[in-house]
Amino acid sequence: MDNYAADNNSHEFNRLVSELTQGRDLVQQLQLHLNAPNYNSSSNSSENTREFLIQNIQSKFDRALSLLQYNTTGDNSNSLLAHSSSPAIPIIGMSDSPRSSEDSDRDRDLEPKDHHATRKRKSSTPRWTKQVQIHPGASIEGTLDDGYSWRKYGQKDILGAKHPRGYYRCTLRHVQGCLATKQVQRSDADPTIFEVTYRGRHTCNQGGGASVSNVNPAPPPLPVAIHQIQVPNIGNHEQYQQLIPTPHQNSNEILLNFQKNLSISKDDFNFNSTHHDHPNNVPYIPSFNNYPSSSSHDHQDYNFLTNSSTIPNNNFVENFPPSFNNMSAGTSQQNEADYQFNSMGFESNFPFDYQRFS
DNA sequence: CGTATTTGACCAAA
DNA sequence: TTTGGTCAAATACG
Repeated sequence: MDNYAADNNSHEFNRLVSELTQGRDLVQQLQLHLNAPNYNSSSNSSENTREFLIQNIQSKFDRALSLLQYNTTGDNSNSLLAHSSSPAIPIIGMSDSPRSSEDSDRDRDLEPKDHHATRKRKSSTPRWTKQVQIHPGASIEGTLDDGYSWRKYGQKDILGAKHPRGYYRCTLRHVQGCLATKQVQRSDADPTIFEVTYRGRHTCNQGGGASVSNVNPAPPPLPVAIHQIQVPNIGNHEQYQQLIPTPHQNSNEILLNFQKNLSISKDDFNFNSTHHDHPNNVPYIPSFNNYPSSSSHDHQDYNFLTNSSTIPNNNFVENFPPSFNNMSAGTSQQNEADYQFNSMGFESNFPFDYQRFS
């Protein structure tokens, strides 16, 4: 038995090393691309290449993390993950059971009182929070639009909070079994801040469109400024929070972590100089920016964002306005197209589902 | 008419 | 028992 376990562990270890090695190689490739003279020229081909590389890097690390988490049998307190030197990056790992947490909710209906099998631990689902600040008169739809389509399934008054908390799930949950959810709660102290807590990652194909042909290369215009602020830790040990103030720094940090760990020269990744070129628009990072990729809906989304630049302010003081989340994907027709995306070479579950605003 | 939201009820974790 | 999270019927919406 022990021999088998040892073999199994070494096999896992080899896989881990393999994933990390491939990730390192991909980083080097990315480095070459970033050093290329036409880096700033934003040609579509090189941009796509970079996206491709980054997504593959993400995938490699995701699998590596998955392996680590698997081996620690869910005990994060002792795992390598818990001691990871990059707490800023939300750790998104596949739990050993693909349908471990919320999924049992539906089973409960089928098995009314048989609760012996439901030993779910909600806290095992990766969670991370970001704060989104809106500007008065700005579109909340646009502000809280993170590129995924969500469907509201509940709202709850929270003890000690002035504002109710909204519960959202991925619109493709029942179509593709995507278990990603998010909670949106308005801050007590600052009503212009919404705290968005994401739970679970998207396994749907919504967000993978960066390398897909029909993706709209232009992000929807953002009339508002958004900050991602580090949230004071509420004390939930299982909760990961995004510390990254901007998307660009987000990707930068990841790459810089790469360079630290892989001893790649720092100058190779120094593209900070482009950061100040966006006085009005939030920088757009295609590789992490997972927009809904269904072509037939994109323009609808963007029109929605641009047309409804304002909403009545008192409309969202207590209740979020109807459809302040983007609901463009809505129908199930999107699904067929998404399955086509699935056949592209990419994993359907992207490693870091950094929720992007658009 | 189909889909999304609302909202009270239900359930499980704390 | 309390509270947060989810379900699902009713309702709203386009």
